[in-house]
Amino acid sequence: MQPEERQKRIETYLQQAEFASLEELAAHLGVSVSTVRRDLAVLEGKGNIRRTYGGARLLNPQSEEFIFARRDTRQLEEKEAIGRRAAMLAQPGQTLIVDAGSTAYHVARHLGALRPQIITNSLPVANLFASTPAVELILTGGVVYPRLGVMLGPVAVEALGKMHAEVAFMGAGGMTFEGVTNSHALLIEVQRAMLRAADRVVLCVDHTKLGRRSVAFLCEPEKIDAVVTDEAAPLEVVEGLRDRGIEVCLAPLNLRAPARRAAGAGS
Amino acid sequence: MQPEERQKRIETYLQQAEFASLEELAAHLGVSVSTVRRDLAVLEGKGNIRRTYGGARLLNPQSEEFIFARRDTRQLEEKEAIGRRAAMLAQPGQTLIVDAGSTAYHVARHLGALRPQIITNSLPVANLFASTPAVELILTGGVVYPRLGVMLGPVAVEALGKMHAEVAFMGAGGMTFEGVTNSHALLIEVQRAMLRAADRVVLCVDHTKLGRRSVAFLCEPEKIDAVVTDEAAPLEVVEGLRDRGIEVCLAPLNLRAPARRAAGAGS
DNA sequence: AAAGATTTTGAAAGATTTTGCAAGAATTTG
DNA sequence: CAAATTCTTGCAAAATCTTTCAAAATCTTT
Repeated sequence: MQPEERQKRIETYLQQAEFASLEELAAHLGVSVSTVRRDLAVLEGKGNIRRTYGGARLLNPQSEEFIFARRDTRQLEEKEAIGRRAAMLAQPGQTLIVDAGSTAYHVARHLGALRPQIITNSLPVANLFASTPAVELILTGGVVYPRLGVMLGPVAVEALGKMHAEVAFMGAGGMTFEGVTNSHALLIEVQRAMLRAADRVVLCVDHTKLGRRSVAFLCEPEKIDAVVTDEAAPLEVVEGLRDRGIEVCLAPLNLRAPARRAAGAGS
Repeated sequence: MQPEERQKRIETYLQQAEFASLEELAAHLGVSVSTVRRDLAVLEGKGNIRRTYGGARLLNPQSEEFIFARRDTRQLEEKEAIGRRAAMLAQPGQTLIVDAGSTAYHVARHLGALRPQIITNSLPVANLFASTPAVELILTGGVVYPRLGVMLGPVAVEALGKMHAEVAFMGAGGMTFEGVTNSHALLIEVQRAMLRAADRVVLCVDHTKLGRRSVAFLCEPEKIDAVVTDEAAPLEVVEGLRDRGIEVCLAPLNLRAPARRAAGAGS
């Protein structure tokens, strides 16, 4: 095998494994440890990889995407269903705000076909559309909160202050009859700006968030125009919200086999 | 079979395989290894293919996210070297602006160790640091230009107007003694905002940009504090810039030794 | 169409690079 | 501090590259 091909394969392997020992790589590639050592020296020189004692590590892990995109599989099916349902509330060609957070991300995944204009403070959502010319993508800017890829702070707030959208798809840490709450004050600031910028606010929360309260207060329930949640939502909450004039959509959960596939090892 | 047909077939084959050994190609085409070698030399000269030890590799892998990451493989080594050199002009912990574009991207790749605060309008740069808590990342926001992942427009300009940085690492489409130029008016607006926001401006351009002019005028050469380019830069340009008080850094190209060729081997 | 000139092809010899191994230096761990 | 592991360096063998040359193929000229 050729040196460059081998090096490429090492990179590919590391993108899956994050760490790898020398012997692991040598066995995977069918060459000696010395050769792997030399290849790693080259790759480190190019800056993609960091050698560690006994192995190597990926330096700019492209695969270690944002936390929720990979790791936060909690209520994944619910969020997927909610995303699909919520996207139906938007019309083709509209200007839409998409909040940061995993639930709103799943909404975004279903918006592409509408050829919308999308305003977001979420880096994962941005990456979703960055290569899609059919979607006009506008970012709020701001300080990026490391692992979540959320843009926060005054830059984001001021940018949203000058924008206007027809619908905002928002997430939250919790919702009760007393109000909508979230986990961080900086998030709240940006979300308030989103509320002001949008004609219509759609809150997307899975059923575990209903009846729960998070640390920081965002707004009264009346500020929300529609709530999209999943079928497992407690009935009294759903009816209570409807009594307050809030439209509630229950996303159907098709309870088929969970189809959780095991992580495939390298070939 | 005709030579050109053979070469075309080699390209086709490589587009499927990405890598191929000499013997693999020789067998596939039904010719000797020597002939394949010669064909690869021609194809490499045309710039579509890269010869490796034992075979050849496709130069434009289609797996990359943003366009510059694949299109600009031509001056890739230069840009890599420039990036490494330019990063030395920053001090640990400083606030740095990183422009969009491939050259500035390569600078960014070398900035992580400085634990800097990074301001950028480039989505690829943002992704580079989004998962790195050691780097404080600030995005300008703005309309995202589809394939390049650049944030543009008034949102970006206004955000930069309220920021301040110690060093700005900028790219450009061309630079002459008359001024720095770039390819698009919207880019220029944002770059002007960067110039205003930074104490010190470092222009990172490979040697093909020196002496070339692009469509839109950005600024006079005097606005630039330092130029980082590669060793292949024309001497008279380098000296002309230095005469104007601009610091010029030449990044060393550690290309493989040109393998002292006897006369007559030119292609 | 035939003879000569030019180009292309395939193969071999020498130079260069890469690979795997081993010994000594450096680092980590208990 | 000592043992174990890992890293670096130097070297010979193997593989690959470049150069060179003669035969085959193609083109040009008459």
